[in-house]
Amino acid sequence: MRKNAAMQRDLLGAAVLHLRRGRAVSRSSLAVALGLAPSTVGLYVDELIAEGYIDESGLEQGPLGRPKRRLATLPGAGWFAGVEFNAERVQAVCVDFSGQRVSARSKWLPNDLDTRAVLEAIRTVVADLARNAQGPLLAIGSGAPGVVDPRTGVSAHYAFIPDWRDVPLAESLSKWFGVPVTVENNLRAIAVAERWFGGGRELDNYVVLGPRSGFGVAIMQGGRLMGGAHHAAGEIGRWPWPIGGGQRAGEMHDVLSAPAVWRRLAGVTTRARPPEDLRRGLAKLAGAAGPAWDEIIADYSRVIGCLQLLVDTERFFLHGPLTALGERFCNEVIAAARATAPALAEAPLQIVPSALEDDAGALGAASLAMEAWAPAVVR
Amino acid sequence: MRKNAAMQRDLLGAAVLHLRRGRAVSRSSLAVALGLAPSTVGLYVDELIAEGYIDESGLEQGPLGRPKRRLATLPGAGWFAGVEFNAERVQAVCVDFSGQRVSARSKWLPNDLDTRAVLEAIRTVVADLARNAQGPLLAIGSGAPGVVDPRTGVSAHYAFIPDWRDVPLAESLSKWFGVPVTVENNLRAIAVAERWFGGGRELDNYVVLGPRSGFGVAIMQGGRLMGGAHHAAGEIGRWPWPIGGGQRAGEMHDVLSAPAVWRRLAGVTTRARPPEDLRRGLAKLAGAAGPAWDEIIADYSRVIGCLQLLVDTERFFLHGPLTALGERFCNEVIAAARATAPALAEAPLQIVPSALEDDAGALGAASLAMEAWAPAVVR
DNA sequence: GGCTATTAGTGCGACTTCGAATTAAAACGA
DNA sequence: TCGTTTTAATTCGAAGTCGCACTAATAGCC
Repeated sequence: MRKNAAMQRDLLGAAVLHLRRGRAVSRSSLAVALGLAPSTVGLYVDELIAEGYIDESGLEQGPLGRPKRRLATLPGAGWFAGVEFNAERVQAVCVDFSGQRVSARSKWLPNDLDTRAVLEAIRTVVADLARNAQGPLLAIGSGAPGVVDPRTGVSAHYAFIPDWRDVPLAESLSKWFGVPVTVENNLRAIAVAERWFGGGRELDNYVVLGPRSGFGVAIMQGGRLMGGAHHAAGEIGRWPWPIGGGQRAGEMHDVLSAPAVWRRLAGVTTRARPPEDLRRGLAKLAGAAGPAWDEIIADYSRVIGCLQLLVDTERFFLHGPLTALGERFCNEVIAAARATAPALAEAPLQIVPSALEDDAGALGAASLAMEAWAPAVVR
Repeated sequence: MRKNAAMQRDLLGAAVLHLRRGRAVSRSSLAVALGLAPSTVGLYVDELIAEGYIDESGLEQGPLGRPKRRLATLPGAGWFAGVEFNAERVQAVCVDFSGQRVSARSKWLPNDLDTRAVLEAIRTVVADLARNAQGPLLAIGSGAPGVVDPRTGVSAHYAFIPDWRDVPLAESLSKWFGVPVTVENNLRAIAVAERWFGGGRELDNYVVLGPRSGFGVAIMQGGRLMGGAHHAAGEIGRWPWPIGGGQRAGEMHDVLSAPAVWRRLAGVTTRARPPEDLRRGLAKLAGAAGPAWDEIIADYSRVIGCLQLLVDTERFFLHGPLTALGERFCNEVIAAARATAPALAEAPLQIVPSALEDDAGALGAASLAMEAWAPAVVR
């Protein structure tokens, strides 16, 4: 295996990514983005055009000088699949070569789950997408709950599927579909979706807050996902709670997960079962002010304060059912955090509900596939 | 400025770093470490030898085959200065070209401090080191308290020096000594020292705990320092305390900073002044078991638990006066954290007192200078 | 309309780096 | 002692990238 060929592949892949993200629109801006000489970029672009991945689509006049010859990725050159699953359902999206989400599929899982059934569901959902997709499937990305090793593509453990242990997700998918497969933790996949499809497009530092049945965060730091030494970073739902002072009451997600927040707002006991559609249930309770609301704001503000002081991020994206509580919730948390932690009073602090939908995880998985893909070098 | 020349410079610098760290010992292992062809590395090595930065120092026989021709950095080829300061004193070390700490200087600062006095002290201390150093000064690294922008070399603010505001530390030092200057936050400099001189030599993920008059942490994640969006990451001393549940009592460093721990162990009020030599004061109290000790362990274990669940690191290095409490303290914190947070029970968790001395910050600053330096390309 | 300023893209010689073959230097065993 | 094996380092032609000069394409101005 020649090292040079690998380098060229990477550069071709990076060129496509820049064009797809709009970070570069012409040969000259590509040269800047890639850090290559314009003449060299010319050769690369010729190759990409010859291979049918991109084309020239008119001119773009700047304020002065010769206009740029606009380059664009060809939507029909192929597509990327993004899959994500939990114990309830499999979701998948098809993203075309130009980075547009073109279709989606989802499949509810039966109650008596096992590993085989989940894998089979993933397989059929992706195969389903393939039926309507344009061009060849180029790569697959997959989000998975729990601890995932992106290097090996193995999903270590997931409590809600009994025999889910060290599942070689990448290997299986790769064998079935004959394309490279990227695997990442669900929430970290969502963080990547923010970069490609959400509000993180211009940010290098942000944090995704994922309060669902548990409570995890995904940290994007300097443009890289923070995975930790054992791919287990961000599991703050397991924080002992409360943290200082008194006796231990439990874990943080007992108090701040989405079902817990619903219970506190609804004023019901810990045993009460939250509604099927948690998002709608929370939306109904969103307006109601009261001590429960205030306490939740206070608790959230403390967690946000801790996170911000530790990781110093630019923006928090709130995901999951709690987005139903709206911007009011986010703004009150900001205000409370500022009031509680003097250190945060002056510094900028942003918390916003994510603009992404329910399929953020699948979108992120597809984004990971896009990022990993690179054309074969021919010559 | 030719881009190629910059790339070659970087590669020459990287080659020297690998040799200095012992990551490579010969042309062939350098080729692996740098990801270059052996033939190319040969050319680079020839250049470094011709410039007098490295030389061949005998052979090194492997189990089989032709022996490696051992390469070594020449100690006399130049030296790096590392400076660090706080409101009390300036510390500086001289590190020779082979990465050995060869001498140190420190200077106590007067009580009526101002920015000019601190800068002057830094200047004289470095000039002092230069007197006994071998070869030319190649680069300076500086640690500074508070928020520091490594890109611009500006130190934003330090509460204990009245007029310390946006001090262009790198610019001043660079003008005085005519060499490139790297600036970083004190505690993050210590984290770099762990990589070069401490227990972090083989680790890519670790966290430095710095409980002193405040309480900060420095996070090394994937071999990179985590600075945050505004170079303010790690300020956990400002965490509201306690975090969940009851009313707010203050900030975390009111309870867990080094002086606070001494007061709690000594059983004195918050007003009591800790001894001048806090390390010795703590050492005296280290053996005494009691409720205060247990509570401190419990509080520390909660903080460690939170940090570990969030950042998932390989090892915590304890720095500062609390190292006087010894391994017993660290081990009890580990045990308590495991007991408090079920999620940590199985996973590996290491907390060790740093093996580095009082001058860790200066050593780290010198390490940053080493990492930033690269030889001029001649040809 | 032609001239200038400005930016985009290409052609081509020079320089780097690569890769494969070759030489070098050791241990080992017949 | 002399092949054989193994690993290290160098040689040298091939390939790739760069830098610079040049051409191309536009706007604005006289």
